Amino acid sequence: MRTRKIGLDYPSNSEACPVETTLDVIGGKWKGVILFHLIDGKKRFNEFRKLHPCITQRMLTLQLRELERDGVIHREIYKEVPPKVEYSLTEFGRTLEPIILLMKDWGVQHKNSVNKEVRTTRNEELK
Amino acid sequence: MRTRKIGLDYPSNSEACPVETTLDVIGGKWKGVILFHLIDGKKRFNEFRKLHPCITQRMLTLQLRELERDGVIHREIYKEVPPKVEYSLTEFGRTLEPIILLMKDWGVQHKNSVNKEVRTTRNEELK
DNA sequence: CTGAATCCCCAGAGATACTG
DNA sequence: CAGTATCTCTGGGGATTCAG
Repeated sequence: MRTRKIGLDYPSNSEACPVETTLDVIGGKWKGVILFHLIDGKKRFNEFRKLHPCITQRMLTLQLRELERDGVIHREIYKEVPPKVEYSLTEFGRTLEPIILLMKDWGVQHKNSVNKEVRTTRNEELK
Repeated sequence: MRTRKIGLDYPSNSEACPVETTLDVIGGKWKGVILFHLIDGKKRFNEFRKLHPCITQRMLTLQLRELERDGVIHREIYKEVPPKVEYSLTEFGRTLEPIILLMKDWGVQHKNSVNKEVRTTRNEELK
């Protein structure tokens, strides 16, 4: 999503769309989920894995790195054996909390309205 | 994003994460942008293209179809020549407005804090 | 004008194995 | 424990052409 911007010079790209700016930060495949879990407090690497077994190690690492790079989360490394790393929201990251929480609320309320299955029906109803 | 769910039976997948449900609906590459523009009122196909020249015809069509399939937007076809199609938010779609507007606000406020360029610095600062 | 249909490529993502 | 390092491969997405 970010690479799309490289080399392009459309004048009113993200200028016309602040929404895009936001989605650049939280729109990654698992970023919303990660941020959501961080609202409760700091989490360790394997805690995320337990919370979402379907996220692969690789993807979890990548998404965490991008969030860190964007200044949204902080990565605290404890020089212990065995190693221990804790992720937490930064001040900047906290500004995203309202959005994440609103997304959570919407998800809870409309979970049943959203059809999760593959849509087989393609009703093109003309009128 | 949606296909990921097919065939998987992780117990606490989107159950643990309502955020994921929401992102399934608005997390598509251009969906946030599209929804944002629809808040002002109905839009025609080419209006979107003018608003965001960087979206290809193909992607615009695909994203619109998915949003329609999710019941978020309505596609009104006028049987005229030349053809005319108008997209608008459904009742259901309007429930997403607060989220989109919040994302817009955040984008406006933090546009400058978000580094749009490619990050070349990879400072892994241990402590 | 509003798409649908193809072709095609490569980056995103999975699987697996290895490491400090 | 918390990651890298490769390898692989799919499907997301661009470019182009056709259609009602």
